[in-house]
Amino acid sequence: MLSYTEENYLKALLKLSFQNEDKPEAGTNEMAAHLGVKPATATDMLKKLKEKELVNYKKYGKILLTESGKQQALEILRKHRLWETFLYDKLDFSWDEVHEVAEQLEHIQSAKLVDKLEEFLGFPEFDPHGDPIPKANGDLPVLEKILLSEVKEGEICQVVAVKDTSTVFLQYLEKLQITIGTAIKVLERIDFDGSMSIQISDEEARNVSMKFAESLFITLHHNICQQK
Amino acid sequence: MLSYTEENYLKALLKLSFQNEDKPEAGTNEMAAHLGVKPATATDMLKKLKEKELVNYKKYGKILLTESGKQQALEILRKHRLWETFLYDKLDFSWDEVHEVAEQLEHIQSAKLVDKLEEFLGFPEFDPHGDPIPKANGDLPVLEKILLSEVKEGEICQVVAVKDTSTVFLQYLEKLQITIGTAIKVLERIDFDGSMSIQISDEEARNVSMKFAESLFITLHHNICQQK
DNA sequence: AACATTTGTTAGGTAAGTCTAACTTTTATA
DNA sequence: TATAAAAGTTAGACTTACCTAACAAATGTT
Ligand SMILES: [Mn+2]
Ligand SMILES: [Mn+2]
Ligand SMILES: [Mn+2]
Ligand SMILES: [Mn+2]
Repeated sequence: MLSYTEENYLKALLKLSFQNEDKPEAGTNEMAAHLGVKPATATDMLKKLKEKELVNYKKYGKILLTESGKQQALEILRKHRLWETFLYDKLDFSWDEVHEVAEQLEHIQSAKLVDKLEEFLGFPEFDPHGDPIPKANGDLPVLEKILLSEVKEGEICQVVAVKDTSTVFLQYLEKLQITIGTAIKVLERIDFDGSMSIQISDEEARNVSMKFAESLFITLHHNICQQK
Repeated sequence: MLSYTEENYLKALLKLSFQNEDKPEAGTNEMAAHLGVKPATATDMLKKLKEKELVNYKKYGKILLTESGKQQALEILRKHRLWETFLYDKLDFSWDEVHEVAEQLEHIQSAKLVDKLEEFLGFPEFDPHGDPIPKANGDLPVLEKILLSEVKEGEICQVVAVKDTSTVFLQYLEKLQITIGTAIKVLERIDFDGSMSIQISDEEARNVSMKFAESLFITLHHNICQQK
């Protein structure tokens, strides 16, 4: 049985491995930063996780999840995203409130609870942020998504996920009335600074920065599973 | 903010204070036994809780919750019983499975979560064991209940709660098909050993021991809030 | 190749929560 | 009331997860 803290390290490593798409590995400092601890602390924990054969790691080398570590990390991510869906769908939490509470709920130990919760929610495939919810066997539903910044002029797309999950960004989205499923039409791309003029739903045109366009995942196919 | 462990000590003290009805106080050994730790450990924690003014305690003396400690303990009990109700009502957990998971869920920190959960469950007053769920302000719903052993011959009563919450007892109840709300008629009381002959719902007569009759709370009025 | 910067490790220390073993105080009983 | 038993405390030690400060290895830059 893993401790609360060990679980957080595994989940951090899984998330970093998603980010560094090419090579699913991470460094000590990167891990530490992600978890809000000092590098020395991460080194200690990594040695412990290596002992338990949850990560592959040697001194001064890169860190990689073992198969066992990956499965456990996926299970935690599964719980996190199911709980986020519960809070959003059933308890009327808003988009930017669910994460903090799910960070706690993801550590509840009960296989039955997770499976019953999934059933109660109707076997959702994506969480309120549009991220895929791992299945009980570890499979990840996939959704073809690209960044808003990659969309050509004149095309219409639909928001499926956020790349940046910071509260400031989520609140900015709320202000813009952008949520999972919102339709966006790219009116004009400004080469000068990477910004673009977009139309949100049926509202008036609006300019967004390159940073913004690179923080939002969309799909060109209108086939996503609406969250609400 | 209290730690997971501190919360468990406060809740234990509240439970013991319910048990020792006359004087709502407890001893160090009693606390330790209830929490599954050694008395020395309890002494340490009690000193810490005293520092935080959550308990009244002095060396070799009895332990009592302060008003602040009691409020916090009630809040934890509230969460525990709401979660038990959620697991039972919404996720089809059985009577004897809910407690273990609620022990973990009761420590989730989010005022909004508790209140939304209560609303989602329809403001239940009693948990699946028939125990009252503290309101947000700390008030406890009351239900006039007596032990099955106190019921006179010929009277019909209705199960409202269990005094013994051990798994063996709960499973025995399940076998007898006794649940919250089950009607029981006392057919005969045997003075010799305190056992009694009872009729459960509309089934055939059955003998139960004094120990059994003293472990089950019932109400003579048929006005309880059915759990399911 | 030499040096500077970044990255990662080690050593030593702290706080929370637990333990055992030895001790003290209170309570019960002969 | 003297003594035995029960209840409670203290001292010292362990584990987990964290820190700072000093050090070592790897990497990047002239
Ligand atoms: Mn999240
Ligand atoms: Mn999410
Ligand atoms: Mn319970
Ligand atoms: Mn209960």
